[in-house]
Parts: sequence; C-alpha cells; structure tokens
Amino acid sequence: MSRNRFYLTTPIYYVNGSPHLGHAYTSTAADVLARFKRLDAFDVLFLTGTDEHGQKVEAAARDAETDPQNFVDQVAADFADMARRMNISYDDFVRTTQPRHKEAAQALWRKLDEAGMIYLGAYEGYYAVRDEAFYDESELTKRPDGTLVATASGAPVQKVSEPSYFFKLSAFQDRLLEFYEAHPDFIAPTAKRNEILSFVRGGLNDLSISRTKFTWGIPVPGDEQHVMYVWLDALVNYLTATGYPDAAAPRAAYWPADLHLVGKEIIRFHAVYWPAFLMAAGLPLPKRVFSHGWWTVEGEKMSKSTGNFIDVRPLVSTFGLDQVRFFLLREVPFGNDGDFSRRALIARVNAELANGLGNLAQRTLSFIAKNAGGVVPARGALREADHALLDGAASLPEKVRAAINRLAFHEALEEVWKVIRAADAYIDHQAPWTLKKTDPERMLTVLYVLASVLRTVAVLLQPFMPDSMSKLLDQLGVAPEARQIAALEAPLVENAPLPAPVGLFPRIIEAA
RNA sequence: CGCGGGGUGGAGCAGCCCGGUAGCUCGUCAGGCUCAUAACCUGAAGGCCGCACGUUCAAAUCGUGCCCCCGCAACCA
Repeated sequence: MSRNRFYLTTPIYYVNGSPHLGHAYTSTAADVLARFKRLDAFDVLFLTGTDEHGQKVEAAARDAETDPQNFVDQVAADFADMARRMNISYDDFVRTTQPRHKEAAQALWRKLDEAGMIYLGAYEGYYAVRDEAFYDESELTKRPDGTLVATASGAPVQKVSEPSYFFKLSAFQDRLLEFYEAHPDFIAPTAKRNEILSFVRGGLNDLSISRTKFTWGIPVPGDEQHVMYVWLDALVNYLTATGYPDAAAPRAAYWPADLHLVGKEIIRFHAVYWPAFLMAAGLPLPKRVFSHGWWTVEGEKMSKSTGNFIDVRPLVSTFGLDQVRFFLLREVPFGNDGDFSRRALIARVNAELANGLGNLAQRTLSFIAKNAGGVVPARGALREADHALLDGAASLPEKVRAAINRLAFHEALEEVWKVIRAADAYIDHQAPWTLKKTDPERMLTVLYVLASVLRTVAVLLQPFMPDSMSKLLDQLGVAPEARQIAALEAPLVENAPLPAPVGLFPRIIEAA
C-alpha cells in the first residue's frame, strides 16, 4: 500500500533577476506545508525550480556580457543557494533548460497540436527598435505630434506583425467556468477566485504561444523558426518533474498536483491558461491554486526603480534562520499583503520566540535539570488544571492540521501560542518552586505536564522551525523516530535522561 | 463608471466568507512571583469596529449609498 501522496509546487522563479524576499517567502510557505505533510505521514513530492527562457533572460545575459546558458547557470545556482540557506526541503529542482523539460514541453505542444488546439496566425504588437523590445498598448504614450512612444523609455514604436502560433483559449471559456463552479476550492483565496471568474466571464482571446523575434527558448516542434511562449514552456515544469510524457515514470502517479502555490501576480496563468492547456491535452487538472500576497519593505513597495529588493540571506545571518522563517509566516495572514520591517521582526522574535516559547522551554527544562534529576519526571495523579492544559495541547494537532490545510499558517501559529501562553500561566499558578518544599511529588507531576506540552508544541512547530525544534526535542529526550504527529498519541516517555538545557532563541538587543 | 485591497482602543494588525461576550503583539498604569532569556503571571485604563440608511430578536460581521487611503493595469513571489 502506498501512502497518501501529496504533490506541491512553488512557481519556477524567473532568472532575469536575483532571488529576493518574495521568492524566499513563497518557498518557505511551501516548505512548511511540505514538512507538515511529511510529518503527517504523507508521501510528499515538493517541487521548485527556475524559469530560464525568454527575451528578458536573453537581454539580461547580454547586459551581463555573457551567453544565456552561462547566465542562467549562475542565477539558477543563486536560487538554489537561497533555497539551501532557507532550509527548503524540496525534492526536485527543475530548470527549464534541462533536456527532460524540453522533452516534456515539446511533448505537450504536440499533444495540443494533435488535439487541433493550435493554429498559425500573426501576433500584432508594438516594437521599439531602439529598445529591442515589444510593448503592450497599455505601455505606450501618444505624443502631441501623433507618434507613439514607449512610456518607460520614450522610444518610438511601430506596429508590427509577427507570425505566431495560437492556442484556442477562446474555446475553453465555458469549460473553465464549469470547472470553477464544480471545484469551488480550486482558486484561493476567495478574492482571487472572484477576480479570475470575472476575467474569464469577460471573454477569452486566443493566446499567442510562440515567438520568432528571439531564439532563447524551446523550439516549436516541426517549426524551428519559432520558440515556445515562455509561459507555456514554464507551466509544463509541473509535469516535467513527474516524468511526463512517460506514463510509466516512477513519479507519474503524483500528477495531478495537489497545490500550486503562487504569488498573486501570476494567478491568471495558473488558474486560467494552465487548466486550459491541461484540458486540451486531456490531462487531469491540479486540485488547487493558492495565491499569496506581497511584501512591502519598511512600508515601501519592492521595485526596480527604488532598488529596495531585499535578499533574505543577510537577514538570516543577522537574526537567525528559524526566526526569519517564523516571522514570514506569523506576521501576515497568508494570502494578504504585508510589510517587512526590522522593527516588526525584532518585536515578533522577542515577544513570541524569546519571551514566549524560548523562555517557557528554558524555565521548564532548567527547573527539571535542577530539581528532577535531569530526567523526564514521573507523573502522579492529574488534577483539573493539568487536564485543562493537557487537553489544550491534545487538541492542537487537529487544529494545526486544519489551519495548515487551509494555508492559514498564521492561524496555526496562533493556536500553538495560545497553548504556550496557557503553559506560562500554568507554571505561575502551580508554582513548582513552592511545591519543591511542600509537595515534591506534585512538583514532578507539574513538570511532567509541562514537558509533555512542550513536546506537542515542538513536534507541531517542526515544519516552521526545523532546526530549533529539533534541538528542543533533543532537550526533551524525544527520540528522532518519535517526532511524527502520530507519535503524539503516545505519552512522553518518563525517566528519559535529558541533556543540559540550552537557550533556543536569544533576545535581540538592538544597538541604540 | 478600469480592476483590486484597505479604513477596528496610542502604534501595528486578526476577526468579517459561516451574524450573537471585539482578539493578538507593542505601549501605559497598578499588583504578584522569583523557576526562567530584566523574562513570566494577575488585574486595570483605553474602541460608539470610516459615515449614513436598511435587513434582523441581534451587525465589526449581511445589503445599498457615500467619504478617505493604497496598490495594479499580461510575463516582478
């Protein structure tokens, strides 16, 4: 019997720029979900990668005075480095320049062609010779003398017509709307779903899916004058990783994907074009596309003009990896936009990690080390207060699971922190430092309850903060093989020897 | 009539989809504890949940209108 499979993806990141906070955010969220599913006994395939074709990459390579392949090799390596530094547990990293991907993309093209969904037409657009670039009508300004120029560069443009293959997207309007109707959870959050619905209801034009003005792309099968449109090329990556078109490939059974996690700007490609391509090819559709929000930095939009793209790697060096991962998922309800600021990061880390979880672990574990012989204490009869706290912890796995399945990471964390706060109150009310003198046996029970609650918290937080929670579980004497969610059903093993406690999350003291 | 997001105690935000004691972090005030990372616990002050009307036994939560702020406008997560 194979376990339940779960296939999730990040977008493949476009390599015309360096990885920044936004990429790290998407990957971290996907990673938390992947790790949670693994802990919850799913057979997970977690895919990320890079999107390496297209005119922009060609141009970026030229600016960097190198050839495209060399350029994308460097940038892809940088993205892989960021993933490693963020502790992203991906199972595969697909690059659209890999032979396996070219094969998959061309196979899908042929499939669409065989289905009669592709025809040769002409792409109408505005081209600026000076910029060597195409512009959309919305990017143009009309000068008083009547000439059309690109708003950004001021370069004059001319309308050109270029031969192009088209995908019959217009034929899919009804089928897409029926699909959205039948699968209300396909697009999330709801606001995005509504946006997509109104876009599709507004009518779909056929989609230009090839270009002849540049060569850095996957050749169109049967007509090598054309390269494939980058989005068609890119979307296929999700199939590439399953071994497409080989139906007998070891990973073929992972398709359809359970979740495509995307940033809000590319929801349309994933919620409209991609399902249409798959329908046309007769392939099953992914189960869900979730669009998350964007970060501003210190209140300002990240943009090329202000140059305020921030790389997470220096933040990780300064504040710690798990601190940054925690902040990204705790600070903002997933799906909403949010603001990244040093102040907010420091406030979160100090309040919830240092003063909250870290301090709770420290006060509990050092008390055990000093007063319970450095082993998991043996418990006696439980009282009402003990049951109240233990029940709260016992109900956590289901609450966290439900929240994470909805991608409500901030809610999952909030639920865990309710228990942490309750545990802090419990210590004060039970006052083990008093029991030490009056009722040592009762003291041991209280300590056991605390250790037990900490174990639950640590197990459930592993996906968010893998390194720190691994350390905490070590300190609680929990064996590595007993750290699955299912293992929480068994009580914490008494009398297990514990190592000397070590602080988990130091307070961040800002230099004045 | 371009599209979308938002206006909740001093600050920053949840809650709104599935109406019914308004929650969290920081800050302020007063106690407590002393196990712990000057952390933790208890209590208090402070909000007519942008404005108006409507639906309802009941609205921050649903509907309508209005005011204000902010993003986006096909390849930037």
